Amino acid sequence: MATTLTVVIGPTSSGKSKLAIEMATQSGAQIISADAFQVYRGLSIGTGKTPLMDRHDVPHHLIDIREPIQRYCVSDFMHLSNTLISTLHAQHIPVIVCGGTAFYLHAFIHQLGFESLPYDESLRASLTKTWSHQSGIAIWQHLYRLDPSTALAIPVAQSQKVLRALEVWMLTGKSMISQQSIPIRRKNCRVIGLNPARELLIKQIYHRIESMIENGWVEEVEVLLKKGIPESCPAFKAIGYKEIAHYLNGGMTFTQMIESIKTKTRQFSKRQMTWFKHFKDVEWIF
RNA sequence: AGGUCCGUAGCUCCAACUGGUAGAGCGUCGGUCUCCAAAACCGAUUGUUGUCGGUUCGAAUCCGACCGGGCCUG
Repeated sequence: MATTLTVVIGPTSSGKSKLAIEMATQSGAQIISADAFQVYRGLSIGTGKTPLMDRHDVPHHLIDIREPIQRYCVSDFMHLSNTLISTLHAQHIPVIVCGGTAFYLHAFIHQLGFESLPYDESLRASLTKTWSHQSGIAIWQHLYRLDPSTALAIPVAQSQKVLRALEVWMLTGKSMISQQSIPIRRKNCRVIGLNPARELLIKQIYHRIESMIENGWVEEVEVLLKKGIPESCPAFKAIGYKEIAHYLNGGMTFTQMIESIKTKTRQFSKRQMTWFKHFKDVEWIF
């Protein structure tokens, strides 16, 4: 049986999408995007979506499926991708998973399940509100009293994670750490990794950012802001969007904005590689 | 030309208790990650304190000259 599931990993600007499309064209596969920001409608240039015309011959999934103010998270990705894979495989269509969100890729390749770790938007909101004026230590101590084993595994400064653990505790009455699923490397899944030399990658990153600007990234942000989409929405956590908005408000110069985006992207690519290095059985292409 | 202020890590600094061989933020490098992850967080790194000389047991800190820069006057 031929490999019907392939995952393409690599840092931003390493050429994943291009490779995935080439492979898909040859094998008749369809592509599933493992990307936390390409899901948002209206954020196309800055999130590096393959232009629609280039996507024409190869069907792409999990792109443009959310509004910028909507949430999207790992479990959404896991559910949607697994469902899609069963559907496509039932039709004997090979699948290529390709994307830049390393956390999603990690969850996918290692088959993490999140069923035992429920979440509740309103509870999260109220927890965040309740604790917003408290010190990080106070929140952590609160968790420690309820669920010491999880608390000890989370740094005090990571209030985002401490709150999540608190949320799981309140929802399930059980320790979060004891319910986490054990990572098991997915079988029958070929993983191809792109890892250009750092110097070269940085050059590609800079080049890509500059062409994104040339292709109207600033205008894209202007449109979003005109629509009244708040900068605090989930989609604006994507690199560059806040910076461009800040530039449009006169908060920084054009040059400062570009520099800031370049730096953030460079740092991001570094963190992506930190994840990928730990993945087992990857066919690396340098 | 005269006067005046300034010159500290790759960058930015009204850090260094009015003399005891230097610090913070950013960057950089490395790392963490089980439902916000392009997020959030952690660790490490760097200096002949513009140059030369003087005073002093000891100077980034005081004195002098020079170099470089800002401002004022002409």
